[in-house]
Amino acid sequence: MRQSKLFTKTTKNLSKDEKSVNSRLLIKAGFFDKLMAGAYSYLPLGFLVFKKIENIIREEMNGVSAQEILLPSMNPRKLWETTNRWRYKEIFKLKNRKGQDFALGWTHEEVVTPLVKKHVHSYKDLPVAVYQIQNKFRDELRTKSGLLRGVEFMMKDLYSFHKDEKDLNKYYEKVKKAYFRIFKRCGIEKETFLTLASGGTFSKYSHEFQTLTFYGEDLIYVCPKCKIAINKEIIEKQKYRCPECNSKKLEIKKTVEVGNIFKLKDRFSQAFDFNFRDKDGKEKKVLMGCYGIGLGRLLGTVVEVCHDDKGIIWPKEISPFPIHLIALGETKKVKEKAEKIYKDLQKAKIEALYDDREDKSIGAKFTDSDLIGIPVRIVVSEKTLKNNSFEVKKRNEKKIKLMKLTSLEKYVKKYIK
RNA sequence: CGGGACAUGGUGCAAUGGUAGCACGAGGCCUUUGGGAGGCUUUAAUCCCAGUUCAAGUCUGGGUGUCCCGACCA
Repeated sequence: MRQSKLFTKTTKNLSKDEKSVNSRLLIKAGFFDKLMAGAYSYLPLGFLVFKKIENIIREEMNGVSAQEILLPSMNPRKLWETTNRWRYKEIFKLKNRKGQDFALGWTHEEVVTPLVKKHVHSYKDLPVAVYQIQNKFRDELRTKSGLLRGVEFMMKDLYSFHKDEKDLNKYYEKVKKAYFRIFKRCGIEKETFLTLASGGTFSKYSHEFQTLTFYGEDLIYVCPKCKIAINKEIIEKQKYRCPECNSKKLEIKKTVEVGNIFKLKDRFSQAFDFNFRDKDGKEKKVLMGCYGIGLGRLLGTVVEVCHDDKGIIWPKEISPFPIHLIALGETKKVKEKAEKIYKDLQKAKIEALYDDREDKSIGAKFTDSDLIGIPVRIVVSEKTLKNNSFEVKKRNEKKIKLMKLTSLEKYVKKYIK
């Protein structure tokens, strides 16, 4: 992608109302635009990052044998009355011209449970796991912290269906591991804790994935000895002690919740009367689990964790581009060489962000590059070409390396791996 | 849903009830090119609706919007 053709630009001017780190950096660098409180437009750079995250999640979900589907955002009122959730205030509600009521999908148990019921009759049909990546709508009383809490956000929601508790538990553990792989690939593994939480109305316990950030909005209690984290609700019931070792020496940390997994058990199969015929010929209730990740929130959280005073520092696997190629100076020689490198990379199926802008000063190009945060910067200039070289700098390192032009493609390919 | 703050060009600020001004940005032309360059020039604003007043950006009432704290959530 030629930066000169990128229709979005970085900006120095940011509204003082934009307070969170993630929205400040993402808007300044041109990844997102705010439409209204809690709703952001994905711009080309932001959408590229989103698609990388989406793909990681898709791969990991497919890896636990979940099948991807896509459900309507508009749901008929009746389904939500079946589960006694039509009364929920955070559901956006619509009416059509005939006066019929609809809910905008806030979560999708109401749609997915009767759907799967149509196809599952016997223990032989179980287990089933389906997921979707789709917009969710929530009438939040308080949107906040940029991408971390909006009224409309992309969510991956996975629903699993099982013949007994043992199978549900087994699958739950499998998804837990897949979640850790997702957060690892998104570069926030070290900061992300599995946290014991209350399951609310669904079950006694659920698990949250909480990511430590200085700017976080939740609090968790971590036992340094057992490496167990407990959320605020549970810790009160636990009388501020570790559930494993009973220690009172718990560390309080600020976090953002990037994922949540629940054992729904028969909460929804009861409501929809979803039974199956077991091996012994008896009719039994299907047991369910549900597992969510907010993609926009995850993206925002990565920025909260991975940045410095100059801008974003994208983890390799979700960077909008693997390489930021910068042509410094307008001499013919530099231009030609940079063009050639850009085209060679394209031929090798490596899409770099190429700063070919002719009207920007050196300082402006470097400042933009740091702000945008692509992990590797390659500079070609009069100076480097004297040595038949290019310059490499990693976004999270200070040192600058000069390398021979002939080794460029090899370097890039090795780096991308 | 409880509490608080704010609202003037794109952004940040100013204007005693009396001519809406400054800086930055953005656009154009010229010069410049190893860490947000310089000159000339152009551009653009009082959130909405009432009220008070000879006169409202400023005062009063109501709305709307945005942000922050709490509660709740991906």
